[in-house]
Amino acid sequence: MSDFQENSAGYLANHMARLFAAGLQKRIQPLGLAPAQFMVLLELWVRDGRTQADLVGALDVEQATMANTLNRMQRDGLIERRASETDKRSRLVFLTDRARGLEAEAKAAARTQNAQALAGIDDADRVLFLALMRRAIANMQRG
Amino acid sequence: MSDFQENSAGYLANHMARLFAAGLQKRIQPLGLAPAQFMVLLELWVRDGRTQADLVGALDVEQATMANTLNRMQRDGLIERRASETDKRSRLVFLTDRARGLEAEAKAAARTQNAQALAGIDDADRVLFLALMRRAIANMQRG
DNA sequence: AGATTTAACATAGCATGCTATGTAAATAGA
DNA sequence: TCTATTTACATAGCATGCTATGTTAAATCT
Repeated sequence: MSDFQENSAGYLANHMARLFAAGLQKRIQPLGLAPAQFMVLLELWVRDGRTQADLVGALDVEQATMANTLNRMQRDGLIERRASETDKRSRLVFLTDRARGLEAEAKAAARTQNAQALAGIDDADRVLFLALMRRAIANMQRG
Repeated sequence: MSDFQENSAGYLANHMARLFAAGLQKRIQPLGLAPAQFMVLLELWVRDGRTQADLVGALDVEQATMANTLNRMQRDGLIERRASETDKRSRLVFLTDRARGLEAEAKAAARTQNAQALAGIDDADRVLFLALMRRAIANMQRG
């Protein structure tokens, strides 16, 4: 381990995110879900019938990334797309029954993964940890 | 933003890591470097003439990932591979002069990116932030 | 020594992210 | 109204990560 690796926030963030993704992937794979699909479902479980552009804004990924993820979700029977009546450029995204039925189990899997990652960290430090991540995100989103 | 997004360590970690990667990418692109290449260089700047397996262990990525990254680095003139005399299966990885010359500038770019991400966070919280990330990494590496 | 297992690396195929670019529809401006 | 711009989405191409699998050389085990 070089000094940079031990002490660089960016390096640690990358490593941590890869481990989160790998852990979540193992937990939700039995449900037929992939991590990026789960992130989109988190939004659609709140409210569906939304445009791609709306989902792009909610998840802060590029439009092309979202388009590809939605294509895979459609292929896997998680969503349907129906033409918008008010704007012929848009196709609204709706959950399938299958996707609706996965909400509780998938969220439980994600909570378990978070619990594993945060094991041995007390509540005050957990709150601070999340706040620090939100602060770093805000800092980098600005410029 | 769903509750899960605001309050899930995994979600925030993913978002933060993407922003780090994007920011670093912009800063080191003028040097002809990509983020994953920079991570490998951090190891090689410490010591080169190493095996692929050694680098895999140092960076905690899969062997196939490292093989592909090294291929791109070779293509881009950052490394050379020479057959090992002691083990005919291995090809030792050496830095090119070009890669050696990039160390100071690339590390400065990474430090600038880290500084942007951590702006407004005091020293004590920075230390804690890194410690918490290392703890989460250790928790997830175990299983 | 000869057979078996392990280790090092390559390759194929896929997911998720990005930038760049194209197309069609909606909107704004003259 | 007619043109110019903007918006919504699709697509191509690439980087970085993964799993699965193949090949060859080294090491191990009777």
